[in-house]
Amino acid sequence: MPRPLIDLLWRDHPDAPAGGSRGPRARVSTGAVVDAAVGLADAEGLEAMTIRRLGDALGVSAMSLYTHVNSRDDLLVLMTDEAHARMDRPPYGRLGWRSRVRLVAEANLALIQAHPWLADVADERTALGPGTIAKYDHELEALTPLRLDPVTCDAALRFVLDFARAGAVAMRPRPHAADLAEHWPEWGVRLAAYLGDRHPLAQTVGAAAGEAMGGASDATLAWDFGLARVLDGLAALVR
Amino acid sequence: MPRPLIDLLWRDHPDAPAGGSRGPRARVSTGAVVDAAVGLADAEGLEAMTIRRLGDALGVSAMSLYTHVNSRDDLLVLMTDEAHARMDRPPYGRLGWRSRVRLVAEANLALIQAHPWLADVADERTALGPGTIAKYDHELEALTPLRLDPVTCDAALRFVLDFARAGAVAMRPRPHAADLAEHWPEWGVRLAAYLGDRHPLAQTVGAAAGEAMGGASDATLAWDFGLARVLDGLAALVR
DNA sequence: ATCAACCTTGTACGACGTACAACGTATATC
DNA sequence: GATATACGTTGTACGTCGTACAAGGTTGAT
Repeated sequence: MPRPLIDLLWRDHPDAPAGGSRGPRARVSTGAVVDAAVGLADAEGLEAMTIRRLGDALGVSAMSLYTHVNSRDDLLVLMTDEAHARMDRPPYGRLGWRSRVRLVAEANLALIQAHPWLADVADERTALGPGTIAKYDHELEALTPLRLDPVTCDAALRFVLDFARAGAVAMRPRPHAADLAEHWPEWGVRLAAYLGDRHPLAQTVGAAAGEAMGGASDATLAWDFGLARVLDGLAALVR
Repeated sequence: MPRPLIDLLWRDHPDAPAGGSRGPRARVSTGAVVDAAVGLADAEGLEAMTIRRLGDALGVSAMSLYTHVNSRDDLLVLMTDEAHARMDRPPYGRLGWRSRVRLVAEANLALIQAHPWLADVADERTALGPGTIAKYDHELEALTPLRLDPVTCDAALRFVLDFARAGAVAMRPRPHAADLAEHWPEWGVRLAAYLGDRHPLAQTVGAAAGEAMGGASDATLAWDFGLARVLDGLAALVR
């Protein structure tokens, strides 16, 4: 009964199992379900992407979706692959590895900013669909000038992608931040009272970083700083 | 009615509001609730840490917990601060910045391995309790030999902590990994058929990385690789 | 015409966080 | 000592979730 996830991922491939021809035709396709799910999660977050709301959006009952998708968890994998498949993959041309790595990092930042729920999906790497593999291939190609062995190359890519993910998470507005800002006039003075003159280093740096946080330029600055460190760190491999 | 979160975080501080003396004494303390929550989340994951199960574990009704904690979300913040407070903070002595940064990274790896749910908590930085601030202060101290301005120092620390978090996430067993391994005999051949000879780079590197993944030494190797890159990246600041 | 395969649907179950009101218990005040 | 007040505890209930299950409708194969 449940179609294997691997076949759902590759549903557009010519060799994918077509399924019998009996019975009424499906009113919605698996692809339409995935697209609607991505749209809903983009607009309102992953927790708003519920089976019932998805059914409403598609004009179909909630349970009907289980014909096209085995479970919500599987749907998350399909969504992930779909998001990866939509990414632009411009050729690298004659760019050096620094520019290439920068492109990869920025593309992943843009990816997670366009689909913030990707940061909440458990494992983006086990979505072995066409989009994810094409992305993987394209990103590995960026690292070829570094001439690394396969395992190291994979580790280097993970290093860059983990940085990009963390940067994207730091940039997205956090739910508690609003609460904190709201209560800050009251909480700030209490915190100062609790702290007294202890942890002067944390107080100094925290105050400076906190001010920068207000301007929201803080995350961008941290991104630039981190990306420079990533590139310098990788540069040590080719020296 | 709801005690401010900031006061709950600093509940052990002498200046913390004590609350009236009327009425029966509480059968459990806020600290006990937090400890039990941490234990439950450590043992069975964050999604197993439900209000009802927590009440059972403490021999108290579910709703009774709302006397000590304003909401489950607040409890997550208290748990985060508690985990931070429990961390060891050995003095750095005469260690150079490389050894210090290594210590910070490894301490955070151990932290998240001891409390995997920390990786799922939204914002670990806005838990402005005694544990979190002490941790922040101690980690900033590791970076003092680099002689960075406050904002850069904060960015550097975030860079290290984000790396450590990603490394810990890579090491923890992922839920889907078991399913994937289970179906791999069937899925592997289908995937090979779908791929054909396309994406040779991804296939080569993926196969090598996949084999390493089976041995579980993969994540450790990626950790060593990444930590070396982090240190080399930071070294470029002091040249 | 019959059958089998397939899609769709409504209902239902057990979980979740938590609002609400009732009840019991301890101290403060007189 | 009597009373008022504040506080802890509890059971019930609401709306949400994912999804198991069974019934019914629709289509092509035989």
